[in-house]
Amino acid sequence: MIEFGNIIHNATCDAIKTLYDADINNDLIQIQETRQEFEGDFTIVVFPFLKISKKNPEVTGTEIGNYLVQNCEIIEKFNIIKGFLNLSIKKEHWLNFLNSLSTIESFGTQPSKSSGTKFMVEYSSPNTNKPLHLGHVRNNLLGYALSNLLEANGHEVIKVNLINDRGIHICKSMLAWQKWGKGITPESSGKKGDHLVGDFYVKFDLEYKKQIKELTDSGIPQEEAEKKAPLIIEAQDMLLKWEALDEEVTSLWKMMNGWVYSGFEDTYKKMGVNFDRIYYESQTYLLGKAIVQKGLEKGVLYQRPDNSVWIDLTADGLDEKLLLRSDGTSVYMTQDLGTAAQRFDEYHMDELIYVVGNEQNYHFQVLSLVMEKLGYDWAKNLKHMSYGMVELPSGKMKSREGTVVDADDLVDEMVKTAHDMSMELGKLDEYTTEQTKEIVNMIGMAALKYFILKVDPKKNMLFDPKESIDFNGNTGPFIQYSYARIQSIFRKASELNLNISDSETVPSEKELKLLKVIYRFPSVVADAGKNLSPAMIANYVYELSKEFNQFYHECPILKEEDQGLRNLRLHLSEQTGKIIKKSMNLLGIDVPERM
RNA sequence: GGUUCCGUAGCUCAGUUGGAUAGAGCAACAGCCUUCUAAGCUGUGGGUCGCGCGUUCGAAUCGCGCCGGAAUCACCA
Repeated sequence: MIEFGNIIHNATCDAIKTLYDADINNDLIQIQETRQEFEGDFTIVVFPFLKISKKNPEVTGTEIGNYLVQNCEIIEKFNIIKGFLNLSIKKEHWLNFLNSLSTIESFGTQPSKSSGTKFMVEYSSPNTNKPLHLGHVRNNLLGYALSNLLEANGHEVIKVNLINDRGIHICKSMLAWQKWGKGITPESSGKKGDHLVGDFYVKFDLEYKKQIKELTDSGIPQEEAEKKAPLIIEAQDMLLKWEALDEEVTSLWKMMNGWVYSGFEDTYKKMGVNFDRIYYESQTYLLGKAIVQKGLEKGVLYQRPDNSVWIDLTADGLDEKLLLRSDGTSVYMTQDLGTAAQRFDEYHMDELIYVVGNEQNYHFQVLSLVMEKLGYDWAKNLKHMSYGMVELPSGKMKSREGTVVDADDLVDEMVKTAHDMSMELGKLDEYTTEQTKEIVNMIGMAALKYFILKVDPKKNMLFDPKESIDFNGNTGPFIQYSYARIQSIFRKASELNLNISDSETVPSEKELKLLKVIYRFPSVVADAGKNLSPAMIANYVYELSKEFNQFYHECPILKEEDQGLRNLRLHLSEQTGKIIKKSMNLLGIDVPERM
């Protein structure tokens, strides 16, 4: 791998040593790509050297520039504007770079598990009482893309899902089914299991609200009515039976959860995400109590007169936090303490990343602080990848108000729109229904995935269904289109019996512009991995695609008569295609060979 | 009230160890299909980077203080 940046960096060190007899701090040497409007390829900022050279920026720049031209093999010439030393790399070295790409099997990414670092990424983590919605979509896409990104940086990654399969919420669905839906199954109703169970959850809520209203109408205060409604009492009763392993409740629970799982499985498959291991809360919710016990013995935690257990975090600017209820049962935090400890014991990973919405920022802040106070040395390796809410033009999504966007509906609608759009443009005329289906599916999913992944995770984002379906501009389909065009060129080239070989023709400015974007790929992957930001990849691949489209319009490829130039352009297109595909795959997005 | 996060063009968003004249897309307007895929390309207009002060040769980026918005601070998960 040719790295101009490193070469220039080292040469600059030598220059300063020779010219000013000074050893320079590494981070004082700033090398960046030269901006479009100036001549040159890389730019050294000379301001930081002025204290050493004791000369003005122009003189200092000139001295360093002269040194580099004489002593650094790859540099052809330089110019100085203000305090910026712009260096031009000899064209033949750019050519070498391009030629080297075909022999590097994994340009931009690190070989699998080469870093020796192991990550566990927990994402998705749904409840089993209702289908997945738009918020889960952002979670799933981020979690999956993040895992790919870590792998591309050479880390080992274990993807896990913690399914919240127990609790009062699922009892509500179960109860509603018992009362108003006995006998109805996904098969009999033709409904996806998770949707069916979700319907009963909604039904419960509806009837529950009716009961509350009846009670408040008869003069009972709202708060009391919410607790005394017969339905909620029955649901709580059912939860107790579940915890007592009541046979009837357990088998109902197993059946209905089974429906939900097959529904989820379906949605995950459509979204193209997967897991290496699935945890069920019903099997982990008792974990953590032993840890709390130990914490009590150590004096890190304390017990109140009513027997509830707490930790005082006020010294760290947080509050007091409950870890065990007065009746001895555990809370969410307790479980998370237990599961984290269990996972580190079992997998010995270096980091555990939770992909969870930003409404739980406080929870994870507390989690790692508690772990630290309890003396676990891996506490600092618990990371929370926090993402913002997805808002709709009409406001926030609220399941109660029916303003949620269902994940399955959304996927179907994106694919349908892709289909309509493609037909209208006459893009699919020559394909079989099977091929059409496959292509249209890829396009619809790309539109959805890219729309969500291009936004910085930590920001709240606005999801406008209309705009998300737009396939022009900065969208997934546009990037796919660029790729499909490249493939089209190759099909034509092979019909013409044109083989791509190493290039010998010196690239002009137009080819160089594209080549420079390609050059950046490895550093983008590394930065994105460091910052846990799939969005950095998304924005890069858009830039590359856009650059290619301009190139495509400005530079004839197959029609170019000069054989060397034609080969160079083909070669460039080939590498561009590879990187687009690789980038999109990191995001979990497929690219079609034609569209 | 405490803590955390956000504020960049009419709208949606990039801009990451502080660097040159802050960039895209959408929307608007004007062009380009006998030419490798027009889901494309070119051009025009559009900005007090929330506000102020500070650090610096240099600030959208760092610090402090305001203003505006979001989340959270449960014996819920």
